[in-house]
Amino acid sequence: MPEGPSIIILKEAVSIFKNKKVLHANGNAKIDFKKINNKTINDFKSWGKHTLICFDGFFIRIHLLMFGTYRVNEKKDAKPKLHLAFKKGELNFYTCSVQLIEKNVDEVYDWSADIMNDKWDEKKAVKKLKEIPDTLICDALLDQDIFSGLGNIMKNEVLFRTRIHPKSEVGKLPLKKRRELLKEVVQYAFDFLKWKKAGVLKKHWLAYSKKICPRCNIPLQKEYLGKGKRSTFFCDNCQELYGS
DNA sequence: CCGGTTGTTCAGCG
DNA sequence: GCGCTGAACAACCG
Repeated sequence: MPEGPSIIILKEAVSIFKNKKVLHANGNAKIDFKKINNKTINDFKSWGKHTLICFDGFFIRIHLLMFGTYRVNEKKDAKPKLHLAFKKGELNFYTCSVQLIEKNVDEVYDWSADIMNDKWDEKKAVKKLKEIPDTLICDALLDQDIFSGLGNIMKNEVLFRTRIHPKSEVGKLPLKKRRELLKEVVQYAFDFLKWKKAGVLKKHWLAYSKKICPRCNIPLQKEYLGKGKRSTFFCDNCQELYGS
């Protein structure tokens, strides 16, 4: 379900409840639901993979993690983590992390780190990358403080498209290549969004979950790389290794 | 039916 | 107290 683009789709789907009052809130989440009852939703925002339901003086943070789902004006069989009832309609979130944070979102989030936000700042990302020259690029891309919203699918696709080997070291990328990668991160995020909306995301995958390199027709490698040992698909022939 | 996973947090250890 | 590692959690797909 959830890389940044999927959360943009979520945000758009739930926006029908913007400026609507929550008549009743409940669920399995360990939060004080009374704080939400009879409060009006000012806005829905997102920061990377975080969905933010904004009220006066506080907000709800929802993270779908790996298996989270949601329903608008529908229920699933399972009891929701968070259920919001409105005068007309309802919103349900399942198998997700739910937190109530008594701050304004602007106090908490650096919007310039979100690859899909209007405030995304490539220069700040470059600065952060310069601080971690020894990190593998496959790990750096998944760092949510640098590339908020970027997930494992996007990691694989962006590296394949820019022909950068996942085991390359951040500090060894030539400037031109680093710039190309940063552009592709944003480009691919919006391609992902467009394709996901059209229901054609998977057929655009070039490397992720693939067995054969679409460029050279030789078998792709699959290894569990990086700190999180995340599945990584790459072509030893056409993705260049920078560094050792 | 089993294996795999679009993610994160936290306990435990050195 | 730090950083690192692996476990734990979860539901659905093929």
